[in-house]
Amino acid sequence: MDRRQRKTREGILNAFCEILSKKRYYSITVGEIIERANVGRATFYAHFETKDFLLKELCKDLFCHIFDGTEVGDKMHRHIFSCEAPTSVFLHLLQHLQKNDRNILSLLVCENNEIFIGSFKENLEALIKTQPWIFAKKRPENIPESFWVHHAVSAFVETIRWWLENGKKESAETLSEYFETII
Amino acid sequence: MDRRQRKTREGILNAFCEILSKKRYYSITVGEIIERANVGRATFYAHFETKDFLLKELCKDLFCHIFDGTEVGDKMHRHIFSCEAPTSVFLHLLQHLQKNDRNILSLLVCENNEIFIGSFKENLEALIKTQPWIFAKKRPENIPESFWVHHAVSAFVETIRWWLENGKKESAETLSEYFETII
DNA sequence: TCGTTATCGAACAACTTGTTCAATAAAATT
DNA sequence: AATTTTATTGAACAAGTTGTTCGATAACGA
Repeated sequence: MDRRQRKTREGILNAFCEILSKKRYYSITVGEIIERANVGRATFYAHFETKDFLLKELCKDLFCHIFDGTEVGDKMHRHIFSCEAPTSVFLHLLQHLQKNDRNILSLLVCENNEIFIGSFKENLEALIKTQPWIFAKKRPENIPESFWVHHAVSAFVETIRWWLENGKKESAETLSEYFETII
Repeated sequence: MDRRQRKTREGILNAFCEILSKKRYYSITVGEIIERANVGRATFYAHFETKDFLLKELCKDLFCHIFDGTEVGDKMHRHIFSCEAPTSVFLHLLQHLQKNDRNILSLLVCENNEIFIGSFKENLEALIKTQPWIFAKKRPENIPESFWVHHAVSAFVETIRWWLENGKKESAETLSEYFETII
């Protein structure tokens, strides 16, 4: 990929993130993005089909770092499990989200961001399906698998959302306990 | 209120509901609404400040029927409790939602409808706060009240959403059981 | 150095929003 | 029934947005 292309792409993504931390997704215009990124209008559309595609690309960038795995020997080694053994997956994921420089967490609380939340849920659901024991340990037998996955993922997202809406008063550990209690 | 006003208002709300059952909220334009409702552009804006306000009014109309109470003697008598004793509040609410003519349920599954979901949660949270025993019976002591309320409401909404996304295969009773199991 | 390719910027059509205003029709008042 | 009041209409409007086009320019890679 051309250096110019990389520069432009990064510039747009960064500008987008900065604006995203201050404004709701739906009120952001392409005009604002290209102004902050200092790129021409035609250039933006040469990189991203629409604003929605821009957000999708951003999600891909963000989550592939956290969720994606690398082939190690004969088995999949997911980054999410490559650190020290986590006491709980929730805590581990939350810490990853906190570490990230770009304001991921603010995206989660943003009222109407079905693209981001959809992407997050997709990744989390995929994770649960390949590593069923994470949340499924306590799954009751009388409810279907897909319902349980949906519930676990939703509860995860909503726990963080509650935390953000209430001013992030609790520590990640406390929040993790809450999550483990209700799940 | 003038009969003309009522007619116009109802016409707009109905047209809005019809379109809402076929398209995503954010892709609907005022032009479409007034065309289907057969009212002038100026008339629309005489009734509703913006499209968002229109949706808020719709939510008010929908939920006040289900959630609002009437003063009976010295105590509040909420419509939600005026029918035969419900086996579970979830089941009861779901049946109310199903009964409704306007496509309320499709609004719930619509990806990015924070106004509707916000309104729904608001009402449900208010209900839980005045009738804490509904969901709070099993609330663990180590988690805060507000977290529990948030969780219960979210689980409620997400249960219905899962159901809608999976083609409404389960009966309301079965779904209610699922909900009671996870909560 | 030279061909390739990305970016620029300006202009463009199509669409959306929310407002204005005079003309008209329907309601309320007397 | 006549008159006043009020709602609706339709058209036009400015301002903003989206996504496209195109020739000129600059940066890249070989």
